[in-house]
Amino acid sequence: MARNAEATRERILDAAESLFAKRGFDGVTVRQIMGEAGADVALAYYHFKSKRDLFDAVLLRRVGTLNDLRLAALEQVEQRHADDQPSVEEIIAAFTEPLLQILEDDPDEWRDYMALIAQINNSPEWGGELMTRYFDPLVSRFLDALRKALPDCDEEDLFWSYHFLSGALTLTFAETGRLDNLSDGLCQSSDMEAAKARMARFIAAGFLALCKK
Amino acid sequence: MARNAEATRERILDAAESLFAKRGFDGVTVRQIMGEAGADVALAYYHFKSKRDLFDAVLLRRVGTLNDLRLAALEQVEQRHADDQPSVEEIIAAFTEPLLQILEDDPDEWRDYMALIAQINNSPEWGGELMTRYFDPLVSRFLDALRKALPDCDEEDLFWSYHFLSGALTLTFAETGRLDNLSDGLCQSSDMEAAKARMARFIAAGFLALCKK
DNA sequence: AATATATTTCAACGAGTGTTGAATACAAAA
DNA sequence: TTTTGTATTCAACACTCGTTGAAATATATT
Repeated sequence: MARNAEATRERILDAAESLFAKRGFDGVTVRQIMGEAGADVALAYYHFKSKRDLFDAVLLRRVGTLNDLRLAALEQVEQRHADDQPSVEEIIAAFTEPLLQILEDDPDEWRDYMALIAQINNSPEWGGELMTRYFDPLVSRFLDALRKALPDCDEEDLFWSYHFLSGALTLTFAETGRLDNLSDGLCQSSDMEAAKARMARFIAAGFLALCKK
Repeated sequence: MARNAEATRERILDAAESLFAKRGFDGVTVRQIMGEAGADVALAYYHFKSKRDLFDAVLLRRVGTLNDLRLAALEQVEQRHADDQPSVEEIIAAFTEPLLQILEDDPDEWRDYMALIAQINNSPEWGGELMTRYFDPLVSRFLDALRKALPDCDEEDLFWSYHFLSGALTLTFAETGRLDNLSDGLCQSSDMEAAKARMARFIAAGFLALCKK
């Protein structure tokens, strides 16, 4: 078995991730992907079996890493508060900061993937199904933690609060440059350090305003 | 001049809006649009001059209405507080609730357009440019109002807070059904009354947590 | 070295893409 | 009623799409 087959698969996935992130599933051609990957078109169908399956493979490749990081962060928070209750902000931070951190530490590796997730989350075609499939168990785990931190919280308030969190977080991943334009250069959409310094505080305050009894 | 030309234009715009909202610019064919509009393909190029220009026309058709509604809401808040300072929550509500309200009142007319905006806002390809072009003046006007309500607020905190607001609001417009899945039917992504009852409170608390000195 | 298997290349398939020019139907102006 | 200019239809253009079968090459096994 040719051992650089794995390397080829990765090159295809890299190229596909980059292009899908920039132009979406339908905005990209298999030929463009394979052009950027430096491989023959037919190889896309040999390693993955269709354009759609390649798209799914792009999503699957990194989702485990993200979920593991966030779960570890949550468990660390819970361990640190074995006796008392962790604050809402700490729980939110465990949900958001691993992603912002990995994006800050290794943007070249993660930027495209995050931008792709942002687009999917806001797509009527895929948002409901794909986000549910890939992130639901983790999200439910966090909602459980939040329920403990917010006793007597109304369930609908909790779900809508999560929805607002999800929107704020994914737009941050999209890195559209909108913030650069709006602030005339003062802020950068790509400045994950700035996002990290603010997001958990902002979102936690929202949760408390809606869910605190 | 055949006077139903205007009606044809509108039918094309309606069909284009609906399909672009569901599958994005590249996921839709001019032939599909004209099929749903019940008109010949060539008419798309007669009334609009390219697929891209049709897309822009779809966006332009309704943006004025939205901006007018929101500006009127803000002016009403400011008029109501001619002497004292309006609260942050009232300003945020003037930004968000006209859109949620129109979506609640006339979903068939507005749902697709809002979903389209949601996708554009999170698209690296178009988010930066198009959102800036269509919404910047209005957003700047709201940021001015918020600066008055939040004296000594750090500028970067203000822009990032707006960014989080924008993400939460547009994901709500996307109506992906994600919330339905996550909550096992308890909440509906399409329930704008529920969103309206919560969003301003949630977001205002976030602004205060970041920007209040 | 010979065989078997996994990977890569090449060339093409039918269908569909955005777009256009010329011909036709139509309403208003003369 | 004829003319005029707008609105609509029809048929096609050159090109690109996702996908595939068969041939060629590289690697692993015997």
